[in-house]
Amino acid sequence: MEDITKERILSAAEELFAEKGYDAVTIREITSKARCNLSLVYYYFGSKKKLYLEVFKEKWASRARELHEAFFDAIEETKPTTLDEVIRILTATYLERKMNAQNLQFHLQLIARELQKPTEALDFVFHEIIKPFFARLEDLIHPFLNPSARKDNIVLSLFSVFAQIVHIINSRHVLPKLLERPFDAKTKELLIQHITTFSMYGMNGLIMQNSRDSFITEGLK
Amino acid sequence: MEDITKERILSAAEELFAEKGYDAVTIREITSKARCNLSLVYYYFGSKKKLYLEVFKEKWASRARELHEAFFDAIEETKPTTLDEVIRILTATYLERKMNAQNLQFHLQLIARELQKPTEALDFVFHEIIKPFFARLEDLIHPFLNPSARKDNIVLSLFSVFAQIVHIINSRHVLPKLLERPFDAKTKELLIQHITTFSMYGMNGLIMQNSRDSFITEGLK
DNA sequence: GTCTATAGCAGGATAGAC
DNA sequence: GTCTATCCTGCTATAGAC
Repeated sequence: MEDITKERILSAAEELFAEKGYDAVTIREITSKARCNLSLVYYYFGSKKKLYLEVFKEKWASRARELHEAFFDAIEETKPTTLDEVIRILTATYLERKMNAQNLQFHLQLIARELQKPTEALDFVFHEIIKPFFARLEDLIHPFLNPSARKDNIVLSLFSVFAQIVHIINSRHVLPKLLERPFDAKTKELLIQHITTFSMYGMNGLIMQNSRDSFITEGLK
Repeated sequence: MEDITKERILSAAEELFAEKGYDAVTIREITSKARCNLSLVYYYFGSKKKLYLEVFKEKWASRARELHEAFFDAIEETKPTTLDEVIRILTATYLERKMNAQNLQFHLQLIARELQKPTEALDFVFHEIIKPFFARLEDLIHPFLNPSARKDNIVLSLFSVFAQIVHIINSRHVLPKLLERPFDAKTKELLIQHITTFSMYGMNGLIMQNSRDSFITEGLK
């Protein structure tokens, strides 16, 4: 073995940190899952904290870039003409899986935990990934909006979309009980459909409201 | 001291578990914050796990009932005639503070963590509190809706509202950076206003839509 | 009910052989 | 690069005095 081991440690760590959180995971657990010796974490990364950070720099960041690529590619390809389509593509990027479904889940779980109780990792991720992505998203969306839309409206609407996406992942154990149906593919399809429709109307309504003479009437009426 | 100590332990535990999660908190930390001896946790609760459970049974459940009371009282008082008003009251119950703002924050943080990685506590909380509350909410909302609204639409719309509420609390450290303004009272007002408006249009649109084409999977055009 | 003292052990980290 | 062996801190938990 050489550097494959390092990769195996990172993958095991990502999964365990995502599922249980930093403190609930032991290095013994990680190396056992990665089928290697405990001390290799220290050889490759120096400490548990540094391994955790590296999960974000190596795994999380690159997955995020993949997702953003996929999103902007889909935009390029479909050349949406209404806000509705943009929101649909955004939601689908995060909930339909071109990417492996489980990896996408870990990805969202990890960031959810960082938001809840930020560490150095969030600092890195926010400046390197999230902030630039939001800037691009704002630029993308702006032309679709009536000029009266304020930056606040855009950012908060995006916030609402991501809130729903993250909450689906976070509450995936309870959701089936609330909906009284299993969390299968069909249910997931329903959830995607719901977020898209709900957010589209929400965003359109919001922006129409703070402008009387809207020309974005496509979504409603 | 007598039973006041027990209460102090519960309060300290609630705050720390909410902020850091079960594994990151030590009993030493809890008892130090509660200004009492470490062994009293074992005297009163038996173990760390049992203390955690008791936080939900004693603190979380009663706070939830308070909130639900406050919500249904406000409904009684204002006698809303449109869906918009109901949603506004729901959002305001969870984000404006009649209740101490910090306690409300702990309340939401605690349940967010339980959703993420459920324990025995969620089982209790779901059956005793959440499920009955959702049932009452559905009954309340149903008359305001167009008869074509399905149970799924209602549950998912409520889900979207709570998603946004919880996400505001969870990402409160990052939100100011995204909005480029401090997380002060004025910003909080803006957030409440946003969730209310966004959700109101989202929910109305959603229900109008499926009254139009009678099944949701058909999508939009 | 509250305290002291301590058992018992898990988990992060390091030294050093191969 | 990978492994064994071990250190040591800090944790949950208990026994027992007051």
